[in-house]
Formats: sequence, structure tokens, C-alpha cells
Amino acid sequence: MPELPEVETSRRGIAPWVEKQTVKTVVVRDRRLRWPVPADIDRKLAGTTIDRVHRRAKYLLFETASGTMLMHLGMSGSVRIIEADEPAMKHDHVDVLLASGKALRFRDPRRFGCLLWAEEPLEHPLLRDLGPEPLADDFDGDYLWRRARGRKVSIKPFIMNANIVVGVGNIYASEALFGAGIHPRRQAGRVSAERMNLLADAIKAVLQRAIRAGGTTLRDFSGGDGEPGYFRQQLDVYERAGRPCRRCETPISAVVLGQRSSYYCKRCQR
DNA sequence: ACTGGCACCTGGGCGC
DNA sequence: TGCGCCCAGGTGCCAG
Repeated sequence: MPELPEVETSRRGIAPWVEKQTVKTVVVRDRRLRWPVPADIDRKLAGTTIDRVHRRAKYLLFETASGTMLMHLGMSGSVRIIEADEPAMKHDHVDVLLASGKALRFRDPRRFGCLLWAEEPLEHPLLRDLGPEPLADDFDGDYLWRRARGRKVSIKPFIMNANIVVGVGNIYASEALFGAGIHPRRQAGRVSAERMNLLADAIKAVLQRAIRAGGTTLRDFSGGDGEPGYFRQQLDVYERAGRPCRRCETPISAVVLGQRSSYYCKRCQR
């Protein structure tokens, strides 16, 4: 899926077209997402105005006066602005038709995403136990170090755990660990406070760079305006197994960790 | 409390 | 061209 930079890129792409817009109606073609789209989503949204589009972790939050539509893009989801009469293709599951004549179209071939309604979104079970935002000030090396006390899990799945910190997916976890010079299989509890500082900084840096580039181009992803992201060519290790490390020329290694493929330089990362 | 493993689902790429 | 296999950006849930 879209990782955090892709979700943030999508949010920025759609926000100008959606904020302050009144919803005409919601068309649900297939409600079988990870959880069923609520049967009354149209009743909740029709006639209300979307005041703001926020992001929390990888969720997009469409805020209205009466509640919030939660959207998650899963592994293969995308959202974009279209003309309301544009014909729907396969996997275009939901349209939110706007007073402007445009529509917000949600597409998700694998249907791992979701579209829900909550009156108090931050208290929703899916959101309430999430860790800090990686780009916020309350996320730093000291926080990571404290949370890692006594943890035996490898550092890579540790930073991918949304309960620890949100928004670090499989691509950027590998990239951040390369940036910090930490081996992905090192136990979280055995990373020094000093190196946790490097790691927190590397997570922030890689996410910010990716957002600036408009996200990483992947099979299904494009931003709200339909333009692909350009970060992929800047990746240091992800999907670069066997190719030379950009720092030391050693061939990049691949290993499976927590059922996810992981990439690293065995010379630069310890 | 923590950990690892499985599940959900579709499609693309590969080797034969 | 077709078939079977493996892999893919996430994350909730389960048993141990």
C-alpha cells in the first residue's frame, strides 16, 4: 500500500477539491472491504459538508459537523478526484459525489482497505491505541529507546509496529535502518540510546523526503491528481538485492523478517 | 505482555 | 497462450 508518504500525498492532492464541499450522495458499488462499508454511510454524509481532510497514521479522516468518515487504503487502495460522470472501472468501489460536480473515487483491488464512520474518530478502536506520529515532536530517539526496553523483537518489525510509532511501512523501515546503519535483525532492546536517536532522525528524514517527492511509485499508487510519485528512484535498499550499496558498493542483501522481505547492506548496517 | 504466524484478496510476473 | 506458483505497499487477530 501506500505508506505514510503516499497517504499524505493523497491527502494533499484531494483536500483542495473536498474541503468545504457539500456531499450530494455516496455511491457504494461494493461494500465488501476489510470491514463492510456501513449501510447508512450515504445517510450520514449526504447533505453534510466536509470541513477538513486530516490524516492520522495511514488513515484519512473526512471531518464533518456530525462525524468523520475514516478511510484506509490498505495495500492497494487509492483515492482520486474525478468528474462525477466518469465511468467506474473494476474495483472502483465507492464514489462520494460533491456539489461541485466532482467526485471522490475510492479504488482498492485487494479490498484490504476500509471506509468507516465514527463520531469520535480518535477514540475509535482502530485509532485509539496508535503510537505517535513519526514527524511530530513527541517522537524521538529517547521515546524509541524507552519503548524498546526489554523487547526482543527485531528492530525492523519493532518500528513497523503501529503501537510504537505509526506510518513506518515495509519500504521506509528498510530505508530508515539503512540510513541509521542498524541491522534490521538486531534486537530492539539492544539498540543503544545514541543509535535510537539516529534511527528516529532517519525515519523522519526518509518520510519527509518521500513526501516532498510525492510518494514512492508502486504498482497501484498515484497521488490525488493522478501523477505518480518520484521517490522510487531514490530508494537506497528496498528491492535492490544484489545491486551495489550506494555507500560502499557491497551487494545489498535480502532477508525475510516477520513475513516481510527486508533489504540491507551487511557492511554498513550492524 | 510479547511474539510469531495467519488471514483477508486480487493481480502481475515468472518459469515451464 | 495457458497454468501454477510466488510475491506485493497493511494490520487485526490468534494461540502459545
